Amino acid sequence: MTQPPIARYKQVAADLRAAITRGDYQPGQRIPASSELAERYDLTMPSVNKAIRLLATEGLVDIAHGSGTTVRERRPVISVSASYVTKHGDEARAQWSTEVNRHGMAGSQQIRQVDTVTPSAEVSGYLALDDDAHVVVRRRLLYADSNPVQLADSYYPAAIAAETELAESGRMPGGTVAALERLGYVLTRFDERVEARMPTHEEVGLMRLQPGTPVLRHLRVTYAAGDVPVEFSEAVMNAERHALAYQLPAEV
Amino acid sequence: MTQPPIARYKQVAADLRAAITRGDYQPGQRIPASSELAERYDLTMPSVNKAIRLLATEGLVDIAHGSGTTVRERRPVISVSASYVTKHGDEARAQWSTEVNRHGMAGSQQIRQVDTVTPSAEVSGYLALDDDAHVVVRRRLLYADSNPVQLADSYYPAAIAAETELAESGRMPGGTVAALERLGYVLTRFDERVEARMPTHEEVGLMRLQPGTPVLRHLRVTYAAGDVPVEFSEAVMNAERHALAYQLPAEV
DNA sequence: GAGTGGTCTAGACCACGCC
DNA sequence: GCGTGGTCTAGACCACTCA
Repeated sequence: MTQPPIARYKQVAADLRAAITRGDYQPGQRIPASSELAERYDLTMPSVNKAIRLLATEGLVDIAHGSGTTVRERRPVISVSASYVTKHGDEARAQWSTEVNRHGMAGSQQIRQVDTVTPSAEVSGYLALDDDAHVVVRRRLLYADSNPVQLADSYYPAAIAAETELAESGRMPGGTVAALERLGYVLTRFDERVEARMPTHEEVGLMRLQPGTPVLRHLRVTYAAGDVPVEFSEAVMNAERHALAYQLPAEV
Repeated sequence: MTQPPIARYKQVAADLRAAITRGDYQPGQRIPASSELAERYDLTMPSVNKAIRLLATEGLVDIAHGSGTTVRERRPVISVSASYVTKHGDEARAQWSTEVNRHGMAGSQQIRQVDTVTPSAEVSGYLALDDDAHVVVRRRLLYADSNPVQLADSYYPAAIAAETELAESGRMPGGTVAALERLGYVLTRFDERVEARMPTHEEVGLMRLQPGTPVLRHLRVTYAAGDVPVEFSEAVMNAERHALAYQLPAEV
């Protein structure tokens, strides 16, 4: 109730945050209208708005223009597992539809781009390419039940993928891992890296991300016999809909 | 330049975002003062402020009250690797100071709590405990060069850890993994899970997180011979300062 | 159409950081 | 002290949603 030390809209935000955390407002339930909150706290609407927007950027509420503001619901999480470590059958490989089916949803994908391009420095570095080398890029948008939830881009050295099915804009039976094996590459190891960040403006649009939703960024370099990098892939996922799972043996 | 269709402050945000992405304003560099932007775009300061706050929640800029607003710099990233998979010597285990040193920083930790408590349902579930079982919890705050960057909480079934060094509030020589082995447990596998989300208000305070900074959440269940869960750990990390690395053999 | 959130102004005053 | 961002009001008008 201090006046200047702490902004009043922050007090309102704190009150609402506590109420939500306490469970006074359940997920999916509406919080009071801004006009009502304005009256209750003796503030003007723009100030109350500020409080509510703050909670939205914290991922606590969803603001829907003409309808009200609701406590954000935890949507089903797709647990993507590094299954290629333990199993090896074709159907055990990390296939999008398989992963999504396991969670009772329908997986689908839209191939956004298949092209031969000059790689960025990052891609070039991960694939250990010469400066003048080109890559085949495959960009996909993955859906769970008609919701776009993941951007998956894969890169292959042109020396490996040009003129192969990897450079064609069709689906890959068995996934790209199978395609690489059909080309005679024996995969030996995967180097993975997981990061998180706020989405770019473009990613917000493509995956229809709400404010206050971060993305998981999953990078992977696939090596074939002789320690040759044959694929670099980057997946950017709606972090509210994804988790990554690893089963690691303690071993040796 | 359309008036009502797109909010003017969003236009300003878009302009600045493009300028930053283009590199017109370099990381660490100041963007024009709100007063100047207000004049340039013929808007009032509160509106310009809204644009700048939007960029802050996107993680693009840092707002410093009395000084200006600067383009956010990428801080050094601590790459935490699941090294226990491939190596096994004591010094190869995932030790905080070792990880941080590798990136040219000094690692330290503050032990926040060591206690025997009734576990949450989540912890109880991961450790496969009975309803009335207790756990020893160890809560730490990890620092990189005096910056608090990670919260690391570990839980052990009281049946395993009570009356042992794990229940004492001192440091563990060789880490808790070594402590478990000293207790006679042979570790067999790790189940890990990686998620990302916006930080709670408490986490913002403890790790001094800027607006627009998500956290990585890393969960791990450690199993000993007989598939007995002996440790559950939860690490919440400043996502701007961390990446998780995995080296996975293709195998079998 | 009633109700909800969104945007904006004009002007005021406050608070922080740095020189 | 100057310049920077922060907060707030009073009032206005707009835009979206749902009945």
